[in-house]
Amino acid sequence: MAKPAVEFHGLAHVLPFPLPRFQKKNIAAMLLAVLASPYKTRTFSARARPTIPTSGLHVLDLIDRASLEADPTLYDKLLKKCTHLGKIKEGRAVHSHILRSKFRDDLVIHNTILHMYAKCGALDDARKLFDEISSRDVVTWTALVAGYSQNGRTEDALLLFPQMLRVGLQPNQFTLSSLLKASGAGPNHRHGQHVHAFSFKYAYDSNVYVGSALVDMYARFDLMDDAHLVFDGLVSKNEVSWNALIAGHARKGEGVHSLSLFREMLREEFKPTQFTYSSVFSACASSGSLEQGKWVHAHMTKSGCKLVAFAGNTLLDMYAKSGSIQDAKNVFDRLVKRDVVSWNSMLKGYSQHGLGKETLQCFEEMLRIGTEPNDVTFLGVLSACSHAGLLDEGQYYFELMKKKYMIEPHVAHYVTIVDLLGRAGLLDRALKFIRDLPTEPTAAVWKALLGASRMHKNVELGAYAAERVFELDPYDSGPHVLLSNIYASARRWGDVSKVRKMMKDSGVKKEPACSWVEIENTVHMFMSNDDAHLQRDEIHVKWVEISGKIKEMGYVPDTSHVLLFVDEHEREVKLQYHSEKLALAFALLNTPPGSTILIKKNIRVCGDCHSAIKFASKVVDREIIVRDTNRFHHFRDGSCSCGDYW
DNA sequence: GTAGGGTTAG
Repeated sequence: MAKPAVEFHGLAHVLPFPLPRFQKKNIAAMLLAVLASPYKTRTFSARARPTIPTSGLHVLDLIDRASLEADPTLYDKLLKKCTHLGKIKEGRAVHSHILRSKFRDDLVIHNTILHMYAKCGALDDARKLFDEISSRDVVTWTALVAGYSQNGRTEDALLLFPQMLRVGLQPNQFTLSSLLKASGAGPNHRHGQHVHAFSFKYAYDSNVYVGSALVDMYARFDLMDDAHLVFDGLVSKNEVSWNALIAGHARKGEGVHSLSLFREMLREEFKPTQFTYSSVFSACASSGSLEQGKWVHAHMTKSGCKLVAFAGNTLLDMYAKSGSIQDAKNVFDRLVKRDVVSWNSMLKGYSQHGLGKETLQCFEEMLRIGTEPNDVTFLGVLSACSHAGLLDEGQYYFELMKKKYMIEPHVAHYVTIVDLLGRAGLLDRALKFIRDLPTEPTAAVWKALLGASRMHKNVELGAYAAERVFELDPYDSGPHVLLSNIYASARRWGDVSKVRKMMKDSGVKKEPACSWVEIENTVHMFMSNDDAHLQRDEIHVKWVEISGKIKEMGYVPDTSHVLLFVDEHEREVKLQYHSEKLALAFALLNTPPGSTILIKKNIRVCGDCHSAIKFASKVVDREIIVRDTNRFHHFRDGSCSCGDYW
């Protein structure tokens, strides 16, 4: 049966076509249909033809011109649309329309407007509206708390809680989870515990949102026992609860723990999300569990999860950190959509592998495609120039960053420039650059100069830079060791002893050097002069064998890398048991011939080991990759990708 | 009408 239709005259004179016949009560439905289409430029078809281009605001305009009244459902839809699309200007227009309507005092509508402002990051508008609302309810307060919390205004969010309690309002599960998110970003866990107490009091601690936020909050303060306690007590868990816990362990670099939780999550038939994969990949990256990471990658592919930037960036980074720049590139190429972090991660990967040319090509491609670089982008680009000895390019990009992209450099950028000039041997220019800095140089800046002085054997400048570092950061063992290295290279043993005495007097301990290799899912760690390993005898025999072969090829132990004042023979013995050599011998014993060996180190590879491994790569005919604290060395056929420049 | 989990850099 055909519905009775009435001519709607109100719209007839404003529409550029003969008006279709609407049921009067269907006007709102028609307008909503308009709104349901993408916000602008789509056409609305009434009875198929003719069509008019329209938008949400156009609808309000039509309503005004037809002297109609919009209803709350329409306002609600419009505000949601603005919130979703982040259209703050349009949102303000809807707001002022509402103020002219008879719903100007409707609390629910006002809460929706407040939410719109808060979600779009227009926190001043949100606050202003909040202050104007006379009868605020818990939703009003919660919308503002959430706005502050989601936009990183932790203090403002937390400050609202006692005020809200003072006016006699009780927080609900929405308020509490927002407060917990803010607490997790706070200075300590006290706020979080306080909110936890309220959650318990009002019996919201078993709510899955509040519970997951509690797990996350405790995990962020490294209170993993509490996080597990809350997690285990959750009556109903979901993916988010699992992710909060897995991410907590991942942030601590506890790869094994993250992975076992991931497996448990699968056993309990929860579906991993992009969040889960992202955390697990980063956990694998920091613990060096490449094989495990590959397994998780395969799992993700098999489960039909698309490779988007969200988890893909972390996966890319995992491969780059694990030494496989090719796998990283494959992930990058297959990303469905790349964001600035994808590009930055790829740039950093190239840069750390010493692939200066590839870094710059990648950067140019990024600009060509129209991705706006940020400060992190330039850190990658500049450090690539520094590692590859691209002096002119580095200076060019530093200027480009400031002039064209208006990015204010921060200390990390200054450090790379000092590094760039210093490595290139322009120590005076590096010093002048530091003196001309607009801000006070930090310890890191002087450390870069110290490193360059070590590289170019400039004892005086090295000593000067070291003094500056000691003033700013007296307890870092690295600079002390670097300085004594400088003195040792110059065979100034008296000064070496002075540095050592200084370290002893001020209680600065040298970080014990260690190296590790992953073999068949197990990470094996070696300390220098390590004799605790089960295969120690075989390892030593292996190294003596290699050592003999490489000496025949011309390797001469460089004993200036030993800091002790002992005789030559003993110095050579000490060198033999540097952790990377032990790790290499172990890897050679336990991996198939021809396979690539990846060794990781907690400090920079020493000059002697670098030289020894170069020769060794030829003798054993293997690719050997060593990752130290800031870059990768790819040793193959007697040479290293860093070109002895690191 | 209001809510919780991820990544590069340092």
